[in-house]
Amino acid sequence: MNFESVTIKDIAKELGISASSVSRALNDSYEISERTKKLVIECARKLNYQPNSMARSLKQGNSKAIGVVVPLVDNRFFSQVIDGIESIAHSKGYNVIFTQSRESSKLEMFNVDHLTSHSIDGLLMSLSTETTDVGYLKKLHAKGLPIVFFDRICDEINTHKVIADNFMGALEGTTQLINAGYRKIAHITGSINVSITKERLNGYKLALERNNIAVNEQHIKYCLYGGKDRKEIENILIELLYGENRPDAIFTASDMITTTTFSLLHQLKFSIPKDIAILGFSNVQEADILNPSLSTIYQPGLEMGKKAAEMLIGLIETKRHIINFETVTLPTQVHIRNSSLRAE
Amino acid sequence: MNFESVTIKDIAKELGISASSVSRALNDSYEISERTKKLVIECARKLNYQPNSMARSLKQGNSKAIGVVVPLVDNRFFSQVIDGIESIAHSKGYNVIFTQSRESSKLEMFNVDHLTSHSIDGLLMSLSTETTDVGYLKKLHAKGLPIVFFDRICDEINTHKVIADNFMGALEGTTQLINAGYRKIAHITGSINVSITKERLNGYKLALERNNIAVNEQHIKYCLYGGKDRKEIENILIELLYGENRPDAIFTASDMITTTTFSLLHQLKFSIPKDIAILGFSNVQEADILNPSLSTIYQPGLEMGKKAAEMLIGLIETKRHIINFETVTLPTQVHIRNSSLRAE
DNA sequence: TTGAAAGCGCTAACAG
DNA sequence: CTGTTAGCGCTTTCAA
Repeated sequence: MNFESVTIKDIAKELGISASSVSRALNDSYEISERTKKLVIECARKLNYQPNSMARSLKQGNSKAIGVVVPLVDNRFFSQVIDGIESIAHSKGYNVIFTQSRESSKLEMFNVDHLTSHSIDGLLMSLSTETTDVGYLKKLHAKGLPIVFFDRICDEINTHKVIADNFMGALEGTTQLINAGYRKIAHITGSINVSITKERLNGYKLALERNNIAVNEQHIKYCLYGGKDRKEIENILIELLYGENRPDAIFTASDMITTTTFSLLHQLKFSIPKDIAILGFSNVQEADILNPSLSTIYQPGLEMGKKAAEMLIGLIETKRHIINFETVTLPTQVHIRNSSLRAE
Repeated sequence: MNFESVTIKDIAKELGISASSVSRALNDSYEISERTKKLVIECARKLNYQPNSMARSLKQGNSKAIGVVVPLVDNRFFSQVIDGIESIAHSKGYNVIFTQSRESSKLEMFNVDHLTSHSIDGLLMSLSTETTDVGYLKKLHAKGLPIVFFDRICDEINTHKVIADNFMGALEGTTQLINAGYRKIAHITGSINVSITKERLNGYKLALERNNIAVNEQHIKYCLYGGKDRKEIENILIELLYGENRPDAIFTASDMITTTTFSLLHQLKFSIPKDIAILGFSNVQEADILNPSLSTIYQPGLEMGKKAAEMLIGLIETKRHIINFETVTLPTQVHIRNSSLRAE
């Protein structure tokens, strides 16, 4: 704020005491008399004093701000995460500085650079689809920047992480499809770069194996753009549905892929679940009122954001060196609705 | 970042020159020789120098950060707005510091306080449902803090504002219901405190008047909690649908109210649009694949965020005093789908 | 073209 | 309990 502002000097002058006394009074130091403290606080209110947090930060070497990098905010899951982050950060007196990588690894790097040079006390990261090299993050982490990863994590950096139980969600979801009588279950998923892709793929495969269904690699389709590109999914669906060995169900691995696939099945005039069943990861709020209602695997976005923020602030405020980093896995919830019921 | 960091002093020492020369070189000042400039830039890269933006801000009196207060982020419309804000801010080198009021006027005030004391250069605001007194904002604005309001604006403060064309959207939407043959059109809306409530109500009323339909105040229902409370809407619906003079259509005034009403109509076993038609303001992505597909009035969230951020940064970077503040109105889009078609 | 020095607003070590 | 002083990292006069 470059507009007129009251400093501790003004208060000092007003009261005819030193600036340090004012500082002490305002910071509720023990080495100040009750009388002066009251006087100062009174005067501060009167002059409408606002502490300049940049000066304080500069002095103290911390900023009481945490940086966040998400792939995108216009997405129910990530906006829930951000909601959670904000609520914890706020309650602990931290600001949230917020950026989007838009699934670009270049933008991601730029954002991290920008954030760290703007003096954040710690970083909350969910990697972009594109990212394969986390060397720069590793360096920052080695230098001492507290980092907590959530959802889209990476193995190379040893720090706290929070994920949903992607493996279990995929296992349970796929198993439900099998229990409903489906045998030829296709899997449409994101880029193989991303941690969650592998976890979900493994759950899917195990469900098939447990039920003595051979994994058909033709039925596993990767979206390079993480489902952002509707055309890409449309091509995949056409390949699956008009090709040989047509699947009778689809297990989709992300919010965007799930709803886009659902919408495309409508567009292509397939009847769900008669012609093809669908069940997928999604936090869409309207699952119950879709046509038909959509079976989903729900990820606890709000809780993830809260947990990640708590862990990060924990790291920031711990003086001693942390050795035992933790990966917290939050349960996913499988909601069976009509889109994955037995046909007929 | 309280971990080891390189300062201009380190560079100065390394090169045997003064800190001011380093500063000049780094800032591409005209009063520096090409030779030293190169040397400094080279050395900065080598030492991996990161400028401390807090020190710079403290000195220069600006922070290159803008504060944002939204009612909530876990909402498609507001997350689109934030997406837009972030994209513009980012491209102009500003950080976005982000807070939620959670529809509480107390939290809103707290957030603004926190933001301004954290030295933001400007503020982007959408008021909470609860807010009636904007005196504190008025004071800040009078003191020189650039503020731009979006969506939920207020009349009392004379500054730039960005809104959707709520009046026109409501007028067109209601008219469509009338054209489809509905005559008894109820209106469920938010708190009357909020600017958009009035604008939408006016559009609704004009549509009725133009078609010689008397406005029935019994058919206009206000949600005090802006639709956050499902029970509140349920009570309203029961009153409307099981009372006298049952409406044949509902025009809903916000995202949350629209989808919740839709979902409750399902739950109450009403057939849409046979028993009751519905059309409302909503940015829900799944409108096409709902059961039945949902007629919506769409607000350009992304554009609103971009425009608001542009205007704010304009205000921040303009030296001269602004007198002519502008209210930008962005068009809404009415999408007619099955939920508001003629019954049978 | 460069360096010395002051100062942004605040905190904290030191001295009284 | 209080004041003096130094300094966080940076920019910017002022002098040279």
